[in-house]
Amino acid sequence: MPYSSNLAVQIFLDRLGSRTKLGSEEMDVIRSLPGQKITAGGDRDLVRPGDSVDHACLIVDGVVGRFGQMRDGRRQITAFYVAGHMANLQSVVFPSTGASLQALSPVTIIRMPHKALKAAAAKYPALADAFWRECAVDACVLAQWIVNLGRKSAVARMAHLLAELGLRMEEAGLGTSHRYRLELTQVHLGDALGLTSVHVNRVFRQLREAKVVTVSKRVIEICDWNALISIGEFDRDYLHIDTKCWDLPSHRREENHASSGISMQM
Amino acid sequence: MPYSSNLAVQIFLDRLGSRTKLGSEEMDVIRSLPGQKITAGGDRDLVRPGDSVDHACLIVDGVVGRFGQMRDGRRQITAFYVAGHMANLQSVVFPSTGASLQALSPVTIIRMPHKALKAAAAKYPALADAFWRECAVDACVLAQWIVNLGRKSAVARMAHLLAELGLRMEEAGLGTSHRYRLELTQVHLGDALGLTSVHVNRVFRQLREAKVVTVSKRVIEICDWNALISIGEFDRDYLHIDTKCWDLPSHRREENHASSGISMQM
DNA sequence: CGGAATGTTGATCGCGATCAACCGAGGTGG
DNA sequence: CCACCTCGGTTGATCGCGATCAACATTCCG
Repeated sequence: MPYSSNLAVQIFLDRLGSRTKLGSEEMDVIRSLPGQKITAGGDRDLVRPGDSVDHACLIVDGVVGRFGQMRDGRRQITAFYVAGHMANLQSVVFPSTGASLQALSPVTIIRMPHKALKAAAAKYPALADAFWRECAVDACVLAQWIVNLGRKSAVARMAHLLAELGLRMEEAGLGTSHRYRLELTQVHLGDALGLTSVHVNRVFRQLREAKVVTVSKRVIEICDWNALISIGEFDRDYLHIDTKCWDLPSHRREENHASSGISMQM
Repeated sequence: MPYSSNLAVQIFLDRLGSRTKLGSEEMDVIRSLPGQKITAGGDRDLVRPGDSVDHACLIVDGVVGRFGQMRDGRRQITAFYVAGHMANLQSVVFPSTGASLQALSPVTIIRMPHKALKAAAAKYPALADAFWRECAVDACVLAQWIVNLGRKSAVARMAHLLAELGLRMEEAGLGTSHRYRLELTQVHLGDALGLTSVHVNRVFRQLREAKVVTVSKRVIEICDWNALISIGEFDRDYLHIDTKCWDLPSHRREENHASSGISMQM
């Protein structure tokens, strides 16, 4: 497999390994997973709503969005995926997941057969754990998105998104959290933030005038990170970057519960 | 374990078994999982933000909410759990998940140690599959919630929620999808819908005047189900009730992709 | 060079927030 | 038993954020 693909696999492996203790044998299994490399132009469907798939998509380059769609054609992006992310790992256990995927910029992806991923998970329990855990992190991000959409103003949502994307781009080796190139239009951002593209534009203006963020030619530059995370009420914990899931001390809280009006019986 | 607990475990088992092929041995393992029964009053924290837990919560009775919280104290409910749901199954692989859980009505739950669930998953791959799949369904619901919050009007959101809760209550054996008792206040509903309780009230009025739904003393009665799902753009597929995940024909779509501008290479 | 996609700005509108008052049911204590 | 209080629900008046409509600028690309 060519260099860029190896890199994407390595980032994916790093993500898995940062949370789950993997042996060198297990890492080799991931590295030698079979896959078919595919390129697609922007705004091209990768998985259509209702499709049943037999492969998961590892992003090598570009941005992929997970969509929900309304009758009238309006869309809501529910997740962004960049290099090193497995966009629909959950499809391994759920081929008919309603989610649809679309390339938001020209993308390169590797389609990895469920069969191979399942076999890997079956043979190595640590990998099964890692995959499950990866899906759990995805769910955490979705839950945070719900909080943003339900309770935050337009600027706060934007600030939160820019901070999140910064950390993810950095993780993917595509810049730093303070400065990265984002191959998305304002329409795309609006679809993610639940806003119109017009308002996205006005929010950018606000952030620019507050000297928090500057944007030019798709390059996001965050001038005042502290202001950004304050505006967006951003707390990076939910991304679980480098949250180790082994050798954790188990925090028992029975005493607390007992003292807070919860009664127990066997 | 007393009858009500057995019932909840059975509903949980049905949920697992409806999607994953389980042998009788595996079912017995689930049925004999250890657990500590707990009751708690309404508006009582079960898992506080930042807590690290060593058990998952199976709901026996009442309604539990998963929360996100803002600095100023405003909250967003990201998920509802009723009888037969494992509220934080993902905590088995992710003890420090940022999610917090709260009893929204007086509840009874069973706390099942991660240790036992992990052991079951390790010994029976079908159970590992089933657990992972359960989390994937949860994520589907979260994604749908994002679409609702991002793109739908207040009435549409409410209609969608009432339809979803109807199906879930029916699944839990707590009424029918058209008529069920919902132990939530309008404040709770507002926290879930991203609305104020005042507006929740007005939305109920709208739905009542349109002769779609009537509410009295916490009992929801849906007079016109078709109108409800039309208003809410509700499509039950995303709940994956009875979506079998075995013996599925694999739908290959290479031809489609090739004809839609996606190029492949090995 | 010409046309389409994307970004920018202004004017106006409407949904849902906010503030405020009041009602009714339960629960509690005198 | 009733006075009082609290919590949840109901309704009205007003406000403001972000949608919508419209026009134009700019960039990208064939």
